[in-house]
Amino acid sequence: MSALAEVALPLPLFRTWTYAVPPALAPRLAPGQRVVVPLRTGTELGIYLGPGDPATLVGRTGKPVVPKALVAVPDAEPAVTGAVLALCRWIAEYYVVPLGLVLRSALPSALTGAAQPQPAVKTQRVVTLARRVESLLHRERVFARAPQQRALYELLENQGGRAGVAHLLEHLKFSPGVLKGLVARGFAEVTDETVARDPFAGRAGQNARHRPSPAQRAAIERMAAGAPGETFLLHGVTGSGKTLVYIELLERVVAARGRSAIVLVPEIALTPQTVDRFRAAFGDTVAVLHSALSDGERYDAWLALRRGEKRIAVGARSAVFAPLDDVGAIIVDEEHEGSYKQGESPRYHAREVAVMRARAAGAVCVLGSATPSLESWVNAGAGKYTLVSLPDRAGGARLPDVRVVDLREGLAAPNAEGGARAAARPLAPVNPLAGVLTPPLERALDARLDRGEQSILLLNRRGYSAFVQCRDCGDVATCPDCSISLTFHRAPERLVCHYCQHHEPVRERCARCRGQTLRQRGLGTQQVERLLAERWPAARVARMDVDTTGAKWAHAEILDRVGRGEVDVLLGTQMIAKGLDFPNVTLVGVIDADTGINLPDFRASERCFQLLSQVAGRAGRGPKGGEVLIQTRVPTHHAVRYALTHDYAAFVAEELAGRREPPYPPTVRLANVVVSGTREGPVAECADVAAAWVRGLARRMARGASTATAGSDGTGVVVVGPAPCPVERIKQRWRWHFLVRADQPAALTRALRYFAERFPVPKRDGLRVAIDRDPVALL
DNA sequence: ACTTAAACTGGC
DNA sequence: CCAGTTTAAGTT
Repeated sequence: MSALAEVALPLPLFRTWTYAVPPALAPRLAPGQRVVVPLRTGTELGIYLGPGDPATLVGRTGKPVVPKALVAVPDAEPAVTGAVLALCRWIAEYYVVPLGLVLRSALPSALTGAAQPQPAVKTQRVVTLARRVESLLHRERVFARAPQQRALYELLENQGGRAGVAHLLEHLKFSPGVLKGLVARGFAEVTDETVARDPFAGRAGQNARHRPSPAQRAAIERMAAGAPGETFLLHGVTGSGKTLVYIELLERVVAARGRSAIVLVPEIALTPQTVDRFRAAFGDTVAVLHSALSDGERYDAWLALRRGEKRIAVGARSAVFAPLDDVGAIIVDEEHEGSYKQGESPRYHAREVAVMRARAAGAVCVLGSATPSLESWVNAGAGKYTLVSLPDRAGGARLPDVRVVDLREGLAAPNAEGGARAAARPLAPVNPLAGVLTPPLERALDARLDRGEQSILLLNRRGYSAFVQCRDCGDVATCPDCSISLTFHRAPERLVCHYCQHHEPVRERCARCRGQTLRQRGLGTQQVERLLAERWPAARVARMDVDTTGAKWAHAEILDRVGRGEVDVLLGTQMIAKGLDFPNVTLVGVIDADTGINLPDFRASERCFQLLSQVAGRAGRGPKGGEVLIQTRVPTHHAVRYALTHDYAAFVAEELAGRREPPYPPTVRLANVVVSGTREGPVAECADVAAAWVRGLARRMARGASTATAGSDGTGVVVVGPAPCPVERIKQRWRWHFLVRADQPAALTRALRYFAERFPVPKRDGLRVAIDRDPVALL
């Protein structure tokens, strides 16, 4: 009888496989090693977990299964080290994902056999602007007869003067003739460029290292003296110098003691400034892991970390799997950011994984934010994390003055909607430009342009669902059972809750104040940009949102232009709210805070407060000070009110109270179960059956718990829904969802695991069920 | 996920 | 009645 091996395979199945170990391979096997195994007719790459259990070698009908033999052990060393393997096991268990899939995502694709062959040098045809037409008037003349050329010209300008030809033609649908015309007239040039695979390679690190302030020093000392596995919540207001604290801490914990470290940043393309500072401080020992690396480069970086040649990994969420020994510190910058949660399976939250890894490694973990997530705040309050605060801005700078512009006032202003027409129809669609540039914001912008200072204008996420808001009191219709905004539906015309499917007729008069109600939806950055251009033809406006570019690195370029003072007004969506540090920005304007507040999501207020606080933090970082204007119809909403006073604690207190009844995280644990498929009927039906199945399971668990253990483990599992997802259809698939909540995390784990392993998903109409535990957004 | 075998559909 | 298509079962 030869030895057996337990192997995890990258299949969507909650089980492992048992293979026979040929004697020749036995001495080379260690847990975490890659193994080549026979599967069906071919072979598959798996991860060796440990000795196999002969009891698993039984078929469904009870007849014995003869194990096949391992084919090869390709590496001398395990690809997955013990620490990462343990981490993957925890993720598989907690997030209810097959271990093999977790392991696959923890390794560079070069090691999973999924690597795409790539040419050594990639070239791309690129258009660059050759001649600028600065003033709008001049532009009108030059492009009078060529609107498409003008559109292309302006797009190029927005992209920092350059863009890929392929992207322009294929995605943005410009005709080749337009491009040719622009080139012929000398405004643009087309060149062949080698594609920069590593946008960070050429960036110079800024070496200006400041001296820590007393508050910073105290924070550093406290965390450097942290117990092994201690997690700190570093709550520092915007501009308080958290990055310097991270760097000094790594200096102590890592560089001085020869240990290694992981630094997680939300989205590396949007935080080039932060990454630059780590590179400047630690130079060659830093490996920057980012999405623009080729498979080969990513593997090189991985190897350098695995061999110990680099000791600090900086990157987005997957950097939490960095193959480092002796990790002494893990830093999660902007820990409240939703992008730490992976959207696809395995749906892990990198912040939580970081805490687990640090704990297991005996490392210090630092979660940093000006606006911590409610989860982390509550954990700090419960003593699980240690709270460390930086209450003041570094260098004596003051937080900016924040003022509200009440959109309910000044309805007669030029840009407000036409009152008479709107009054005639009870549910008038809002003029898309209404209230974009109120007189106070217009005056403030005007003053900045006069003085040569810079401004940032934030346009909240484009509303993808309409809601109904009172024009007078700002009240929005919400679901009585779920306390989230109801979504406006046409045909039949009614208001629907996207958690529980509660629905009611559209109110023409506000339930609270009898005022007139209006349908609301977000507006796009292009419209606002046009408005700005009309009002200030000479102003240099840069637009930044997901639509502006196919290449995400164009963002860094736009930001560089802002830094060089080549932009007067930066207009964009939430991505402009993150860690930017531009001293000459003295005005931040939020065009409409309400769209964010009223998304049908229980975290809408929290995200809105975070966004307002973060974007406000972009103002007044230099000696000139700064001012923030927030336009809203609900100035008394806690997300707005406490952003005005920079009062995080007060916001959290009120928001937490609201999460108790009906209960939402962090009061309870939550999972979102999404059923999707190609036809709507079967999707809805499957969601119904699945939700009922989990309800039945919850009942059985409650009974079992009360009789057997008398503990509370099985109690409190509640199912809400199903209902259509707020975004009903994505990529031609219909989507329904239901929520599962529980008081105890273990009860939720049990229920979800049982469901994932046993619920029979009908295999028709492309039906799929996805479980998202600790969802960051229910969209 | 992917492969294979069994169970249906529809044109004639 | 058979080919093409959908659904169910199984991977060690």
